[in-house]
Amino acid sequence: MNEIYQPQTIEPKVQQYWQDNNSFKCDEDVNKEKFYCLSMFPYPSGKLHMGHVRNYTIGDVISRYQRMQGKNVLQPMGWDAFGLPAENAAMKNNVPPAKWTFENIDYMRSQLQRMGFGYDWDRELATCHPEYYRWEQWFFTKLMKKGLVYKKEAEVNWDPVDQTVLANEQVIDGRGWRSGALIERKKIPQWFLKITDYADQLVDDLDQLEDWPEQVRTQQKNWIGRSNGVELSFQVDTDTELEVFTTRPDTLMGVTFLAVAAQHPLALKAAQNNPALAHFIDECKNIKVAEADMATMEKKGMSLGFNAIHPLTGKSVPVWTANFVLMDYGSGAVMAVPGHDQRDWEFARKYQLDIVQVIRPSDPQGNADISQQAYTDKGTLINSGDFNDLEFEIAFKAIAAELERLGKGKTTINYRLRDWGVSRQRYWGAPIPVVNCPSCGTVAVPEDQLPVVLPVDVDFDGSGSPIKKMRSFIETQCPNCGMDAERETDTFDTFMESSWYYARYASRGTENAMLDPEKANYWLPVDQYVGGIEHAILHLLYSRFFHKLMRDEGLVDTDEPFKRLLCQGMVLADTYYRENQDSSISWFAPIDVDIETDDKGRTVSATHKQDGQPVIHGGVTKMSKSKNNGIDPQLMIDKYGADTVRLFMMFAAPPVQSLEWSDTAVEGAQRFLKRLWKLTHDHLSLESTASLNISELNDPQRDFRRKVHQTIKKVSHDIEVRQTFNTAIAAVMEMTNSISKFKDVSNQGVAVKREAIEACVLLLAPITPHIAQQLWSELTHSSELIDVKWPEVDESALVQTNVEMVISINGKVRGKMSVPADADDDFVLRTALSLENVQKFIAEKTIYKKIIVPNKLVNIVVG
RNA sequence: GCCCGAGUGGUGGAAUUGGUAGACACAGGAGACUUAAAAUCUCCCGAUCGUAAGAUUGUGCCGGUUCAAGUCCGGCCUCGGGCACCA
Repeated sequence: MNEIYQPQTIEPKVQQYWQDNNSFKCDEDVNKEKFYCLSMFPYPSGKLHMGHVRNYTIGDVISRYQRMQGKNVLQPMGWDAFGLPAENAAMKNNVPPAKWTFENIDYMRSQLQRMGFGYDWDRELATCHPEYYRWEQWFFTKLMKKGLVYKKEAEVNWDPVDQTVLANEQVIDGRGWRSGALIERKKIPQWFLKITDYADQLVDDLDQLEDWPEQVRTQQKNWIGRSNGVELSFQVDTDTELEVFTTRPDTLMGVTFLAVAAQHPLALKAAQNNPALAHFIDECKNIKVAEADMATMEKKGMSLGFNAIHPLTGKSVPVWTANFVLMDYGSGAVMAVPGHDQRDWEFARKYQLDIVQVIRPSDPQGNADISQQAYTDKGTLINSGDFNDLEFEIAFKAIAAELERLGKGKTTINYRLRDWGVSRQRYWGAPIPVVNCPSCGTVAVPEDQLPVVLPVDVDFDGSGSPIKKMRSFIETQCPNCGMDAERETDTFDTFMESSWYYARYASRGTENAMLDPEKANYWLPVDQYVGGIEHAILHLLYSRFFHKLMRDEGLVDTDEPFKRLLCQGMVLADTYYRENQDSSISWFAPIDVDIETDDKGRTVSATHKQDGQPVIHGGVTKMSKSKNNGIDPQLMIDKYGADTVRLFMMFAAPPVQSLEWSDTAVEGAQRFLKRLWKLTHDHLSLESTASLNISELNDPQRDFRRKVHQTIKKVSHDIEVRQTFNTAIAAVMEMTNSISKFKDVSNQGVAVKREAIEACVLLLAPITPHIAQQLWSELTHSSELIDVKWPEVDESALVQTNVEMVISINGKVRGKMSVPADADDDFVLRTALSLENVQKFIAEKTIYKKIIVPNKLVNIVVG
């Protein structure tokens, strides 16, 4: 055995072995328990970033651990290959998106292999391949037939100069990123999937997802936002009614005005002979279609100049238009109760509209002064005629019943969730498989004409999607009547591809169908899904929706796609910058910065390596291009090897928390691996062959062995149950520290030490598989570690005859003692009270209470 | 603005069910080895007081519950993620 740990020699050798032996290829095997471990597939942006490395290390650790538990493990990998960055790269570097994407995939695949991730590469897929997206197109046409797809007008960010639709991220301070023109909201026809038809299931089935983080379930629930309320109408004139929805019908008597969206037909009609109103409506167009922008803008409105009739009182209430009312939500109109809604209150104050109190606190001591702010709590009705003195629940029902009796409203369930708009006016995506025929209207492309292939040989000039001008793509015949017709040139939202890829992986080699249900149902659901918390809502909700759609199509037989979910935190790094003379900021890569520290290790100054001039430390933030603080994983692999990078990533923080990159901590991880290597080397040089005989062990040997089995127990629990890989590694480090200190070279001493070292290697195998493989073959002369059984806890080794207990007085620790594990309370108390330091604190005081927590602690309360 | 999280030594973090705050590391300090450096090994390492034993204090801030609170409850502050066309 080589005395020096050389990752750059070991790792490629071990990886080559895995590749030559197809070690991670797997097949359906009904005789074995399956485990499907999936990490969110990457967008092929060019090269791996640290977020990928963290994500995939977590997935690989779980996969390898489960394999050592004897399970049939599937761990696939692929590429979320459609998306905006490919188009941006095309414009910037004048390279076709397809070429750019495939080159990136090739490079990133080699990086993943160099990290030693155990993927079944036979199942690799890229979503930009027609063989993949044809099934998405096929599925879409199925959904069309089922009536789950519809077309309607929806607003987009429109760049009037470039004459193109912009993504939210392409709008900066209200202007197009390339043209600098003020963007406008514009309505265009778009395709929608009826996710709201599944809203109830998507909420209710969250209860099945016990192994999902609570916060993700809560976020999804809030996102769907199911609420009970009342839909009611206000008469505007003889043939016009204004529909609104409210969750607070109890406040109906407090309505002092109505507000409609700027794009609402009533507002547009009123604007026809009101230039000021027309101008206001026009102004409302100049805002991004992002909810955050809508919510933080200044709330403005204008009277439409007419009134509506309150359905119960018959009184007139003015109708306004307001920029915060969204046309896409519900009916595009709201009833305003300024007394009991803060936004309405502020609006009423601003425009001198009436504020009426109709709710008082149910507790007579309570205070509700609506002169300073709205009173938004539920309470008891006042100023509400027949409904006075009713509590919320009763008032809700009574008012709803009265509205129903009058034919003016009904109780209903409303959702915050909106239908999923899947049209994108972009090139690099899957074409929407629809033909527009002058006589038949929109017609789905029939199965035998799929896929509608996206032309890859395109002229990309940046002014919108090239296929929108490509006659050869657009011109076609109607599948229905054979007349000349035009293809849809919009493509799918890329969330469509990522909503079912997990199922496609599980159906290897299926060429004539979306899925082979027999194969897919063997593997599904995914047992462990790992990915970034930024996907907590959209991707995970759409995937859950798609799974239910596939279930209802008979393709899968489960309700949910992902049994257990782990959301990993972000990877952060230091940032360094300088302010330029024109007050712009230049960011410097951490790798180009030298740090100086004081004698306590605090950073006192940082200078740029090239020019030696100072730079300012800008704190620790998410690794990003804009702050230039990304650390290239490739450099780290080249310098330290994959095992060190993997170990550092898993040790520096628990997976769900953010992780700060630290060069010195990476070196620390490498130091540990070197120590482990040396420990094994030194042990093997003893050349003792004695086998372990547990009954012959002396006390120190038993104590040492207890530590070993405590560690096996803890590491197993930490990896499998808690998924806190950092504490698992800490436990192994503790054990190696114990091994180093254990100098017993007797036969049984060496034997018990050997058991410990082998346990160390096995416990680390999922995290640092290359060094573990090498050490294992040195220790046991057998080659394949990946299928070796995970070590088992010898419960008899854990038995302890004496335990240490803490004695505290009034909650403060005053002493420690060792007592027999089975000692009774009386003995424990007598021993505790006999301690000198304890005596000191209870002298001349009365003992009020004695609390004993078995085998842990004694608390004595004195006064 | 709305929804969801997180705040613990110089730093990353540990404390798993309310029961010893700071495991395991990083950085730093002292020493050993070395011509020297690197590497490696040993010891120290929250703050204040004390030679020490030990005492006091300490988990973002204010208050509460409890024999006992980093952990539970109420109210704040700060930072981060998401907000439907980034993926």
